[in-house]
Amino acid sequence: MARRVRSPLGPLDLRSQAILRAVIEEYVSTAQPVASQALVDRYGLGVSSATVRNILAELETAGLLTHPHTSAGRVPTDAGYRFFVESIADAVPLPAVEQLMIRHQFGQVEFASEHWFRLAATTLAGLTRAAGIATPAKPNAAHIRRVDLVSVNERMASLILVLREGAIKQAALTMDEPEAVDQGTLNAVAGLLNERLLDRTATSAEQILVKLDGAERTQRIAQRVGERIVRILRDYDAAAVEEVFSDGLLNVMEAPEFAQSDKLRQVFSALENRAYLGELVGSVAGSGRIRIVIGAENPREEMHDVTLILAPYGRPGRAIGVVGVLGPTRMSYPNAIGTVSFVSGLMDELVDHLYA
Amino acid sequence: MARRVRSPLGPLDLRSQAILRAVIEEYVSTAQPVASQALVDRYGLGVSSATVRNILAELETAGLLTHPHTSAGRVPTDAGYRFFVESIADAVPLPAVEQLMIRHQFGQVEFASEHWFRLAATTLAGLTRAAGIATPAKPNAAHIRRVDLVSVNERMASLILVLREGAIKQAALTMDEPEAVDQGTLNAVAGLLNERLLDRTATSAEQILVKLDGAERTQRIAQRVGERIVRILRDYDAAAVEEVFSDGLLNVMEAPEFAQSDKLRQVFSALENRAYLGELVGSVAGSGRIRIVIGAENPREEMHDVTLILAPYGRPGRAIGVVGVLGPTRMSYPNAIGTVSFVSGLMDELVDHLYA
DNA sequence: GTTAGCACTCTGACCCATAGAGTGCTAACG
DNA sequence: CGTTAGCACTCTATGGGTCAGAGTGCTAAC
Repeated sequence: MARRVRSPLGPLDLRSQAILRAVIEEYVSTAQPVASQALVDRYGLGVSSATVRNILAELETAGLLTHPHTSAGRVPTDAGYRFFVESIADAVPLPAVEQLMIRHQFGQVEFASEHWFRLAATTLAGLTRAAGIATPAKPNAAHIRRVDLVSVNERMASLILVLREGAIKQAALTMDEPEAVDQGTLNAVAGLLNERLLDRTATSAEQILVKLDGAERTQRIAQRVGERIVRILRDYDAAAVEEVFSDGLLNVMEAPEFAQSDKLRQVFSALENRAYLGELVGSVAGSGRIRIVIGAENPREEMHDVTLILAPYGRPGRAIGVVGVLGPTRMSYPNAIGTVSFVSGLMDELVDHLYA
Repeated sequence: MARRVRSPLGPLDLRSQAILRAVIEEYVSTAQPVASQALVDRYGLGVSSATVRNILAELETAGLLTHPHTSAGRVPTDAGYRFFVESIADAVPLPAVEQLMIRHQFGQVEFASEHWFRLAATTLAGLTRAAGIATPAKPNAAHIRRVDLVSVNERMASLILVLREGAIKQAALTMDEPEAVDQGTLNAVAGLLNERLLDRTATSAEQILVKLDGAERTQRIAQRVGERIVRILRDYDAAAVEEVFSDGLLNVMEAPEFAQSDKLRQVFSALENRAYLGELVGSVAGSGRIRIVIGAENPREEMHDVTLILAPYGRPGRAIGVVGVLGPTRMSYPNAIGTVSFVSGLMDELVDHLYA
């Protein structure tokens, strides 16, 4: 005889919540509508199936469950998952063994942020039965770490720009000089620029450039190369999201709800739509909190059958990226949320190293 | 009354060949088994459907066509496609307009081989209704173009290695020196290495390193950095295929033969199996010729419903990569072959620029 | 060698009946 | 008043049966 206890989460007594949880757990593992009898059998609820049916009916009027048809079991709605997710805000942490395993993997890979985000996506795909998603940590203002100029021929050179954030930019330069520009000259130019521009951002580099001194010709070329550098930095700073990497789409394909490839196609086309993902990821990066978008909560029609769990990582004001998973709405939320949280925390640490 | 003329391609008279071609053309565009009457109606063969049926029966005993069931039209077999492909060795060149369009696109992108191969895959996906595949041009022996060292702290530095082939390699170095190593020292080391190692491959760089001279400390550090560089080059040279990029998988998903996502999944998992693709691509790179693998000609079970058309590009002895498409066996071969040929030719030109 | 004609075969759509799953409701119970 | 047993009801999934249509293979005539 459980007394009705109002939960802080809504007008639902604890037993109803327990049953909702049970329905979700069962449905997640079987992918079949859940019958009242099955709940009694497998979850030791201590009541009869008739009672459970009454409660299921309540949960249905509350909009948390549905019926595919009259004589079928119950299936969670998006709202049902949402309620469930809110109720487990105290996410399950990832088991220590797996934490260690992941840390080890990251230890194996080279110290370059470029590798990390890919590995993050792969790791997430492996640990959840969903696709992993990750973007590189993008600085809000990139810092120059190294400028290098390599002669291609008398009139052309390659500019190589290394950023503190780990990215490397490359550009072709055409020299607008009356005389040939040899590697020696380029070395002088690069030396001057390295000395003056180390750790500068686009804006501060621009200020330095106007008061550049040095041998007349060197200075003139440096000025022009510097302008190009500033332009590259500005483009880089302005780009919303550089790249969205995903791995383990096969996991999603395996889910029975995507057996008819039609729905699957929609998801894929949404994923290939980098603009949309960029936008979403941008909003998450700004928010600073883990974000969960369940099925039809997503404004995009194509995403109505999947859930996105995204978390930002990095340090606001320095560099931020996003990691997360994409899977069927019928996913193990506690596991997925725990995993995403852990990986984003790990990425935080890695980004800190870059700025240590 | 067409006389029976033996074609150079096999024991098949010209009319039979024409009918085979018609069946393939029709099937490619409709994805439905082709009836004898449909051929007469749409291809002006000048004979009755009964005659066509006789020939279809011959083509079937020859193994070039099949029957899904008794009262269905004909469908080409893999052998049928193979015969057809051999008979159009004189591939249809890509229309001039499209050639120009593609050239324009490549002109837009930066002068870096890294961008080219991705663009090639995207272009191929756009022009054929299949997925585009491309690998970067990998040199059989990479050449050093530039060495750069950036101090991280007293004991650590970043090594940045630019290759003539366009790739940039980055590595973390731990300095094993009693005294702190500052940027000035690193500059001296980099200067020495650049002077001596320009345009060297792993093997020739190794020879140079043993007879290195210069200030004692500089020399010692240069020696050690040099060894690391040689190791990086060797790893790079040894890697079979660096990366396989694919685009337009959605095209393949749209084909009706992949409506049940099961077959599709197989293809995807084969594509995610980089090892296999690498192996295949490696064999194509060596052969120097366009290679077409139709359905069950592929040893991999998962690839029995798709065709791969792959062409190497670049210059043997310098750098080679592979471009191609993956689509359903029911694909427009003349178009696909023409497109792949053109793109590989274009990539040849681009690689030549790197070595000009 | 070609063709008209026709028998034959197989598919796919449709309908129907039936078994089974699971609910919703009602009435009895503590 | 909440819980429960019992039962009628509903809907799906399955299998069998029929039928029209598509397209072939064969035969006999040209």
